[in-house]
Amino acid sequence: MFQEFFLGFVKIHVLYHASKQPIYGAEILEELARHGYRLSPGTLYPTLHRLEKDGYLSVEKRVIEGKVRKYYAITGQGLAVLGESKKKIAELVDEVLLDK
Amino acid sequence: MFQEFFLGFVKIHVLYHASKQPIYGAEILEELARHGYRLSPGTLYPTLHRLEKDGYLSVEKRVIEGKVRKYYAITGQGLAVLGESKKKIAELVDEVLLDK
DNA sequence: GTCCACAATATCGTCTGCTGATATCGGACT
DNA sequence: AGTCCGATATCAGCAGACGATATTGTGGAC
Repeated sequence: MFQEFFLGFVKIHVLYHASKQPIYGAEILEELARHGYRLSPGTLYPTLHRLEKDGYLSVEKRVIEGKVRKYYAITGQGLAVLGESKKKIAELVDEVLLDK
Repeated sequence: MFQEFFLGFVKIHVLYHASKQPIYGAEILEELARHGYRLSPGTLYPTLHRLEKDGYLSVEKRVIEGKVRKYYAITGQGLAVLGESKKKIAELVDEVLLDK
C-alpha cells in the first residue's frame, strides 16, 4: 500500500514514544493503529530488534500481570536521530504544508 | 545511514514538487541535496520509475538545450497520496514537535 | 556526416528490509 | 502437568535501496 511512504514515520513515532517512557511491542501496535498505521507484528518486531541492534533503543524485560513484555527505551543515539527527524519534519512542514 | 527513516520524506518531497510543476531527475537530486538528503542516482531513478508505474506520476520527454530530460508530473492518484501525507505530517507535528 | 563532449538517465549485482502467516514463549491459575 | 493468553519470535518470499558503472541522446566543431 502507501506503506512505503510512511514506514519512516512509524519509526519516528516509535522513537518519540520511547523517549517519553519505555514502551513494548503490542502497545505500539495499538498506538500506531490509532494513527491509521496498520502494520503486522511481523513488521514491527524485526524493526524493534534492528533499532536496538543499531543502538537507537535499549531493551529491558519485565513481567506484568504474568505476561512477559520487552520494554524499549530510547538511547543517546536514538535521541540524536529523533532530533534530526524533528528538523526534517519542520522542513517538510514548511514546504509541503505551508507552501513556502 | 539514517536514510531508512527519511526515504519516505524524500518521496513526499518528490510528489510535492511534481505537484507544483513538472520536474526531472537531476533537478530533484540537487533539490534534495539542498535539504540534506544525499541519495544516489541509483536510488532515485528506479524510484521515479516505480512511482510512475504505480500511477503516482506521469512522464513526458522533453529536449532542453540539447539534453533529453524526463519531466514528471503528479497524477490524481499521486495527489491522493500527497493529501494523505499531509495528514500524517500534521499528526507527526502534533505529537513529536508540539508534544501533544 | 562523423566525432566529441556533456547532461541526464538507465542498469546491474548485492544486500537489506518488509510482509503476513504461523509458531513459540513464559508466567499464572487450577 | 495442563491450559490459557498476552506478547514476542520466526520464516520464506519478495520488493526496494544502494554505489558504481554504463548508456543514451543531442548540439556543435570540424
